[in-house]
Amino acid sequence: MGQKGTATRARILTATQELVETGGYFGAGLNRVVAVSGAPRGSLYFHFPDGKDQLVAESIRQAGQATGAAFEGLAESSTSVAEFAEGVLLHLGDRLEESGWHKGCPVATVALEMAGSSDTLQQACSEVYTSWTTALRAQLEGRRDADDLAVTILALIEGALLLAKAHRSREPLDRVTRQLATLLR
Amino acid sequence: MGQKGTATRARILTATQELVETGGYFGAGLNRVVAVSGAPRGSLYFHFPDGKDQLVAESIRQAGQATGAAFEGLAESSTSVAEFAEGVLLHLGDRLEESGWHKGCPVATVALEMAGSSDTLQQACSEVYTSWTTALRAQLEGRRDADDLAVTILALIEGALLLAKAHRSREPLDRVTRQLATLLR
DNA sequence: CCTTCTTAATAGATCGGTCTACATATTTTT
DNA sequence: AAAAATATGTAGACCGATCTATTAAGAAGG
Repeated sequence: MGQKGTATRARILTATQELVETGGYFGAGLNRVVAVSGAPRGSLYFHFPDGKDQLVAESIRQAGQATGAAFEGLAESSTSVAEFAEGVLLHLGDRLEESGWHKGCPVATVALEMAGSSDTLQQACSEVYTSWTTALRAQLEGRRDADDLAVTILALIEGALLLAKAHRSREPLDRVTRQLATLLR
Repeated sequence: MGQKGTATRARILTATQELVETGGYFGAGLNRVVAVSGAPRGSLYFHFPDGKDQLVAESIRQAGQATGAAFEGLAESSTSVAEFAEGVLLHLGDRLEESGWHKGCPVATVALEMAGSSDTLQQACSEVYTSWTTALRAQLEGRRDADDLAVTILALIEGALLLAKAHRSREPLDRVTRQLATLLR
């Protein structure tokens, strides 16, 4: 793959990621992807021959990896799991509010929309969530209920993010943050 | 409104609710609504003159009320908040699995899809979540952190349901159920 | 040269929404 | 009580826009 090809592919993926993040699977219409990325229509099917599902699946995986890396960084600068989780909620809250209540979890919307109907996308979503859970679990090493706790914290974050978007308010995030201490007591 | 009119209106709403529950806003295409409900296309805009947003908003409110009522019943037969929350998770898990991992929260998908772009739907989702939170809060009377806790429990349920759908597995629900005891210690 | 990649026209389906004609109740008038 | 007038609801063809996907031809770059 030449340099130009690689570049267009990346641009398409980034544009898709952006659109999926704010509008889910159906918010990322291919016309819009083409418009935002500046790539021509045909290139889309040259780089992603399996069509939209492949495109969205890859963009989700990429977003998952990026988010995972960001959390990794946050984890290193935290002295406890509670501090880390609070940092995550703070960061996600900032992002959500600054984007005008558009950008929540890059995976959740697609998961709810498509997990029931597309195996490709269900698998992609599942994998991203698993990787996040694993990363979280690693920080809970030594606790008896580490596995349960990791899933619970992730559920809490996802749920809080959903409620915040629904209410267009940080309140749910703040309330959940306060309760985190109890959970991790 | 005559009897027949009321009946068709109800059929349309039920069909929409069904479709929204499994496929979100975009899963409930008007063609499909018409097909499932058996109502003719014209009746749709007779009963819901403001179009799809009105239709979906009403169907969400109806689903919210129905779910709220179901939880009310579950609450009466529970001796503690923990027992109630566990019952809710169990019930939702059954529903999700029995529907082939289709029917999760009837509000969440639309909230994530549309809260950022449609005021009508954002408001409807927000109201349903508020009503559920209020109901939950009522069961926590006497606790210092009742407000925070009510939101946290709802977030936990919504998050667990999302993860369960993404993984097509009850595991997240089970893990969260186990951790609920800690949270409500 | 020849693979890699771009370009734009286009197909065919489906989308939400509108329209007019028609049927069925309900009320009003005589 | 019969007939006429009005309101209520049904029925489905139809509109332009948008959707994902395909195609054939040409440009760029190794």
